[in-house]
Amino acid sequence: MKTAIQSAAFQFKLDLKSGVPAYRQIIDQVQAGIAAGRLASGDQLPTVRQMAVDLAINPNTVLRAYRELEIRGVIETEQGTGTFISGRKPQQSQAERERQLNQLVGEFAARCGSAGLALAEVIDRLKELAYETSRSGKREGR
Amino acid sequence: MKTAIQSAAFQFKLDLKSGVPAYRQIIDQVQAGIAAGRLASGDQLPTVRQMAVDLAINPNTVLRAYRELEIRGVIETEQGTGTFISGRKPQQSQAERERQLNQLVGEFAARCGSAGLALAEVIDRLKELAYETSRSGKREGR
Amino acid sequence: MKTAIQSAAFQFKLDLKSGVPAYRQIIDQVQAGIAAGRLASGDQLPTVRQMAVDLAINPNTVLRAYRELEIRGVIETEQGTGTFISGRKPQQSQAERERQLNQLVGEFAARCGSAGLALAEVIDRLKELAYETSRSGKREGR
Amino acid sequence: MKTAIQSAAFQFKLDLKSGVPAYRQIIDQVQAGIAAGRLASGDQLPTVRQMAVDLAINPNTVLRAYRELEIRGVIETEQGTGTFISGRKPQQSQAERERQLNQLVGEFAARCGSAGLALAEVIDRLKELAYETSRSGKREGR
DNA sequence: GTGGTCTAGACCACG
DNA sequence: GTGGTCTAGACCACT
Repeated sequence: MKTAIQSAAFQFKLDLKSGVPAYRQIIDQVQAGIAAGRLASGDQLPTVRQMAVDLAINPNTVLRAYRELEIRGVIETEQGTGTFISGRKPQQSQAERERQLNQLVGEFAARCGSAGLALAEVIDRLKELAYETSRSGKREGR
Repeated sequence: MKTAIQSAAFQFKLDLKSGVPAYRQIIDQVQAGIAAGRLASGDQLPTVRQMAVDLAINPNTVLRAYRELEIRGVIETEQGTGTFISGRKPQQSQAERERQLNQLVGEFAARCGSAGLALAEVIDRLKELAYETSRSGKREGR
Repeated sequence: MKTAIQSAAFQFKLDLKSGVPAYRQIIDQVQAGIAAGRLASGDQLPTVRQMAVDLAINPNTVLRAYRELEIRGVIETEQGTGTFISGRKPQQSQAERERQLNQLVGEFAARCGSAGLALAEVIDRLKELAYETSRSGKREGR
Repeated sequence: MKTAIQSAAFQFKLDLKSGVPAYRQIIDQVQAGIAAGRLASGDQLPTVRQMAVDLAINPNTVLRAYRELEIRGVIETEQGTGTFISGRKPQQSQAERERQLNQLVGEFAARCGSAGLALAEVIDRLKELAYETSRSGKREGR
């Protein structure tokens, strides 16, 4: 038996004026949700049609985002059932992880700097992203 | 006192995989540079051809960015001389700034997610960085 | 200066009655071409529009195949220029390679058997695939 | 001499990622089994429910395959008893066989390509396999 | 009802 | 001219 949509707490939003393709914004938000812990292995994503309605875009655009996430192994799709966060955890060496973290953070800080954004405000925004809805209910294992 | 070519210190960078059009990234960086005080009235921008070489893109793309900036009154072009930051304070709109912040943060969070990094640890690392930077007390040239 | 289409020797074909999606047949044929050595790093693929005309399908279908190949790192796409076989060579350990070869071949043989196909005829077909056009001109390095 | 349930030895397998619809794969395997002599007139096929469980698919999908086979006269269904290979020799058409060969070989070549294996070495390995098999001189039960 | 494939066609970004 | 994004809508495969 399936329970109601657990990911109801997760809200997708589009900024159509940003120049960033809609499908890419969806991909980013799913991956950001995973990083923030708001989406975890087994969680169901909104159906293609539902998200299309929510975001007022064409279902094909949602489909495309989901397909790309599936190719990358981020989500899994079950015909006629729905779309779920995949169980895969890459699990790399601690050293490698550390290296990657520094690489990402360093590059990001540089970019913020060149955009005239203070790290302080950027960190605040990230915190919001991370903790905003982190206390929402989750589906276990699957 | 400012010299004519001081903006040589200003480095443009593109992320071609971000989904943000190249011309848009150039516009953003010019405006951010002005907002941050790294570009001021009268500073010369790289020539179209130079920037095209630097960024490994087509000169037409640079041209388009410059044209749009000129329309907005941010820069001024002098035939046979070069392109310069205009006298007007363009005052990058708050909305524009907000857009850019969300864009940067969202994309960054997505990368963290796909790298299997939790936002929590990333934020910690950023805080360290911010603290270190603030203790050194000034911005280094770049 | 670009020379004529080097991959002219490579012929794509679709079997629309097979039940296998067109986009997947394209993907398969590109990958098979690489395995057969008929497509090598740097070779240009037909343009999206050209292949669409050749195969009498919609350009979007070709686009989709190319996009998926790009996500997988098999090809690289240059805006306004064309689509090329990527330079990446996975390069794994010899032991791993051997294991994988046996795995693939074993599974394939089993499937042929259960389809009532003799290995002899299957091998013949594979040889045709492999040597058919292997003496066609190639573009160097890129 | 044939017993009623001898087809228990016949194993069906699905490749859900191949893009070939599940029902089609079942049809193909039944017809191939007949062509190969592993399924003969009067042999009983697994019940719809049993096959659905074995292949982890929906019973409706099996049903659809059986229905189509029955329409073609390949099998016969007896209410309350089971499903059996019909008396008629369906004679899988040459075209049909050709299609399946191309399908299998093409897909296999694609996998080899994406695994970075050259067809040449794969063919060698297959030849070895074929030789070994032919020396043992008979097909082992399976 | 859920996801998957495909088409036809508009408009954008880039060379 | 090249590839890229998106829409609207038809039809298929599967639960």
